[in-house]
Amino acid sequence: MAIQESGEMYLETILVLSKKDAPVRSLDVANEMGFSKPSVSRAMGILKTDGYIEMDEKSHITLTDKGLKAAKRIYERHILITELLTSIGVDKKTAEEDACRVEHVIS
Amino acid sequence: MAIQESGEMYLETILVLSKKDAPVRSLDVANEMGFSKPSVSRAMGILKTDGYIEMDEKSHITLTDKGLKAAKRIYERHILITELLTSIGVDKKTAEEDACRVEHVIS
DNA sequence: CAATATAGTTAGACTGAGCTAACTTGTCAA
DNA sequence: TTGACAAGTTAGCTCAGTCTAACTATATTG
Repeated sequence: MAIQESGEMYLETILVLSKKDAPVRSLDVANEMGFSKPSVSRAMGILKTDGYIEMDEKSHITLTDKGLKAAKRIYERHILITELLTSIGVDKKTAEEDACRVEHVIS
Repeated sequence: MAIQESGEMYLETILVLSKKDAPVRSLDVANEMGFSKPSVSRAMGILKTDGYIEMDEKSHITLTDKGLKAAKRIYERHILITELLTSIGVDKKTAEEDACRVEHVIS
């Protein structure tokens, strides 16, 4: 199953959270994204099945090579798009928000 | 009900088709967008209920003021994004395709 | 006039992605 | 040790937007 837009979003969030050095849990992802625990739980199940993440016995989430690669790809687009938008005069906050959505649909 | 992304796409397609002077029918929209007849039929029902389009006794589709306004807004974005993308070196075909998707998620 | 082709609609199914409610499990503190 | 809280999961719901199959209605044409 190819990765969906929502899957990319989860991976990117995990990447961002994992930079903050504390272990990443489902609940952290839920808080960050504003989704319910079950939604994240289900999404993690899919990402795990598809080999994008792993979870240890404490339910701490880590990206696999595959997952990291996908997450970085999206994250770099995010940066790129934000820069592009601010460069044409879009304010920082809006650029940030738009980038979140645009990053998934660009070739 | 606020207009959805798919609704915007239908309106834009109707606008484009209506420039070709023949009356616009559901089937034309279906062909243009690559969707099935029932999908378009359902979508037209929603757009009609929400006051974006009208259909005469021959099922010919016309945009209302409200629909025209929405369609133009999206269409202008489309042009803008295509130009922006080509200006940074994206090839015409890709820019066209990306614009279709980006136009709906930009503020 | 009847048969066929074209256009549209209705009914019903499926998928992705969210939700709430309720259950399980594990940890810690009184 | 037991009770309570925190985290995660399971079950089942909803909604948007697609699909196919089958029906209806209209128009053409032999």
